[in-house]
Amino acid sequence: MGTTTGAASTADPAARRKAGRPRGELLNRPKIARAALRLVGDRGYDALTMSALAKALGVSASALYNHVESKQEVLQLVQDQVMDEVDCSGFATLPLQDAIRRWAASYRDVFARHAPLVPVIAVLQVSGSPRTLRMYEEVAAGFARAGWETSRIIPAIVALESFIFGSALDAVAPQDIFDVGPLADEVPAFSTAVDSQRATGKDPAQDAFGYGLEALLRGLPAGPGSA
Amino acid sequence: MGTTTGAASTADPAARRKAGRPRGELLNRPKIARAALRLVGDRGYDALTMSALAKALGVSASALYNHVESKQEVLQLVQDQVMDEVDCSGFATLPLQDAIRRWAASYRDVFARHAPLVPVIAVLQVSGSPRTLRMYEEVAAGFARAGWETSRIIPAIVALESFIFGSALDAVAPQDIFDVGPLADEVPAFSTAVDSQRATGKDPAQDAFGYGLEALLRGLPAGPGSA
DNA sequence: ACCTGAACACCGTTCAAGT
DNA sequence: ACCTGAACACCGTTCAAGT
Repeated sequence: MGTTTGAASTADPAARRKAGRPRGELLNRPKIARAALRLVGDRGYDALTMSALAKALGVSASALYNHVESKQEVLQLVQDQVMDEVDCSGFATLPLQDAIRRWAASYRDVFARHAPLVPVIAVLQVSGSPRTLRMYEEVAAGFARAGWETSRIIPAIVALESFIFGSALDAVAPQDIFDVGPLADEVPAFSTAVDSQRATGKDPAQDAFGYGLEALLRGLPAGPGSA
Repeated sequence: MGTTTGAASTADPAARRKAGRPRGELLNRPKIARAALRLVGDRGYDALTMSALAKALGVSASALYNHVESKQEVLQLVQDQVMDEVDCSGFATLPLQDAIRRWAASYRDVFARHAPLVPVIAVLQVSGSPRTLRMYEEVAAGFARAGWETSRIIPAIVALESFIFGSALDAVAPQDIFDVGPLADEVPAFSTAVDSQRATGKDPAQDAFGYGLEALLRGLPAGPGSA
């Protein structure tokens, strides 16, 4: 008990701060970013409100607006940190196809845990997210080293990302999403297909992800020097 | 002026209804669904609030809760109607690959116009959405007729859908999403790739969608009888 | 410059009262 | 059964006042 090492360690609820500029800097964007990430990790995205975030930082909600313009900007700060969790290590060491497999699986898993960020990231300017930009650099450099035609690198990355984001949303869907219910007779081909996939015993989302990723790897034309 | 043919035609703002059960049925789920779709089409998803929807229907917001459990359920009603706009006509007439091309392009375009539904649909039980189920039936039947191994049909559809949903989000992103800004020097491979794609003159989202879709069509192993 | 606290303009949802 | 209207418990955001 007593003091903690967390972001809110300087907040003493017994001695409330008066209005006016404090002596020391209470808030900055990195602090807000870390507290938001921690809040989301501990209590989920529903719990990420401006007032809950302010409380975790030991300030009032309105104080946040001296450092960010909106809640959307807080989500962007969270997104950029989350991107750091994506495993890009393969691009420096593995053949391109294996590097993509490692990266894509990690990318999907990370955003399955952060599904509410998917619509955020899709609209995000890369220039405002340095870690995101660094990830793109590692991936693009891997493609370039493998000999890909330069103009096809971005379309390949965007196509893979679109598949990854969609798969991340799919991964958080309920298990029984394809249970047909009483209308089974009206959709015989679909029901048969669902039953047949189920008989394989594979998790549907995982099955589709692996299958689609291998298809993209086979189908995206590789440059001359690629594995 | 005077009477309209719209959903709210029975609402006369001059003669307010008293509380109590009305003589005629004012509300039902199809009416709510149609009014919500119209509202979204006219004024966008931000304008779809329970009170705006109620106003369009000439009732109070709380009246909606006699017919739907939550706003999430309203979004599901909208989703199921929107699914009807997806063009599945190819599966009855074209070779499978061409049918998939037509379907996928239409599916992406529809959900680019309804991007806020993408997170909704990803979590949706098909059993509650009859039109969605009908679409899946047409698609699955097309795969089956083309001779696909039955257990691979659902993974193929889910993989295509994941790609389509991700691409729909990508399609609504700002044009300059990949503008690198002042950090260009630190990400040379990425900057080069962005410039090179830009030099092709193709819209980046469209380019990636076409490229990825063709890759999936090439890479998803076709059954013996497929085109 | 950067904080507090009150206030604003909303949300989705619940519920007693009414017919 | 199904509506109204008031109320509840929130939101994100703004802004005057304070140091």
